[in-house]
Amino acid sequence: MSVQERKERERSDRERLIVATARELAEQQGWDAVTTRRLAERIEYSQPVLYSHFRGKREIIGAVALDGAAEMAAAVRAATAAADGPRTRVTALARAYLGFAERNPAVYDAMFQLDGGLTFANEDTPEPLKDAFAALLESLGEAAGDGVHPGLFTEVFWASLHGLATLTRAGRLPPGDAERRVELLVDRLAVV
Amino acid sequence: MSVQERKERERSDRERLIVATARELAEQQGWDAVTTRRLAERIEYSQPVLYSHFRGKREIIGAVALDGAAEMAAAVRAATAAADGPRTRVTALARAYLGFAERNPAVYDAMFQLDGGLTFANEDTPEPLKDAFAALLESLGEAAGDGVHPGLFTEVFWASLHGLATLTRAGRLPPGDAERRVELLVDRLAVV
DNA sequence: TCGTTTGTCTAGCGGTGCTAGGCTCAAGTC
DNA sequence: GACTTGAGCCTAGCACCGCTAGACAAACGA
Repeated sequence: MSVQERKERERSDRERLIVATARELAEQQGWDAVTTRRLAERIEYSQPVLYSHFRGKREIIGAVALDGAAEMAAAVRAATAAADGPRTRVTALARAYLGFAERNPAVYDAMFQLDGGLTFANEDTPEPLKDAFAALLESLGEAAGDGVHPGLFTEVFWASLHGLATLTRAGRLPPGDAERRVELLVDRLAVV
Repeated sequence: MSVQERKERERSDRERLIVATARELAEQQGWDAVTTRRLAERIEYSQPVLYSHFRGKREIIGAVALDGAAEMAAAVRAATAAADGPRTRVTALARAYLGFAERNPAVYDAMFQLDGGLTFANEDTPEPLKDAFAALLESLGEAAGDGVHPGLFTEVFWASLHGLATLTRAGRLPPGDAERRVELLVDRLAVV
């Protein structure tokens, strides 16, 4: 009995190691550098071991995305909890979101740019993703304004943040004015 | 002399064929299916011919992106020209932008999601890209509101549209409420 | 007519994600 | 304690990728 427990523990340890290593490698050298060979070498196992934990590379990306979603939810909640007043809260949320995307570009890609095989916006969406959206909704709902559905407002606000995050990081927007863009967005979108 | 002209003409015909075929293949089966082998087979030349026109696959994606930018600029201008009044114009622009992204997902990816080796937001940005941004600016500038720089406003509005386009298409947002999200965005962001 | 240049192709390199099949060794049985 | 079994892991290899060296044929200019 205890032997089996130990094995299961070791197995889940190794699974966490795979995900953490994939994330680390992606942040260091980009997702293109995360090949199954390199990943296997870093965890000091052979390639096929990866496939005993995950169906394929896509599922590994998905696992990194779920980790990231939980982390982002926590970051957003921490930032908004420290703010007093709805307006300050929305600004703090926007900065926290964009800050997370900037500090963890590979994780952000795993969540929203790459195909991690995850389903979104329906009932079998994984819990961490639903919770990340909930974290946004908690602070943005109060800024939706009269007659506007909080969920819909959160979607629009989120999409705007996502657009800023991706376009800025891809060099599509001049990097200097980032803060002014955030202020303009919050000014206009949020009713507070 | 005329022989050389004919050769140059044939060469640029073939280059257009490559770009058009890449685009077609990408729209039909996604960019993953656009391999140099398949592309070469479709244009009925061998692989190395591609490399006599383009430095590599990335440059082909870039060429598709430039085509797409010109097309999008035209679509946006056509939609806004048909609208009377600033408010109607902004709505028409938003619908035209999102419509283009929805109808040409592969081209949209080439422009904003994939690496086409293009530079953005500086002086050596290719003309079609600058012009596409200019097309947005033409109609959005008047909706910036007092004291807000039209370029900055256009960037924010564009980013929001981009976020809606990508998240919707990737299944990150429920597809049903697309129109309501557009209305909310225009309502809040545009000062008209 | 004879080099020379230009254009294209075949073949292949090092890499990718993924998997079939065999080996090793620990656990369970007599 | 010897034997069988099966889980766990690895080696080797598949088909494909982007890209390129070098051979070859056709068209050109002298």
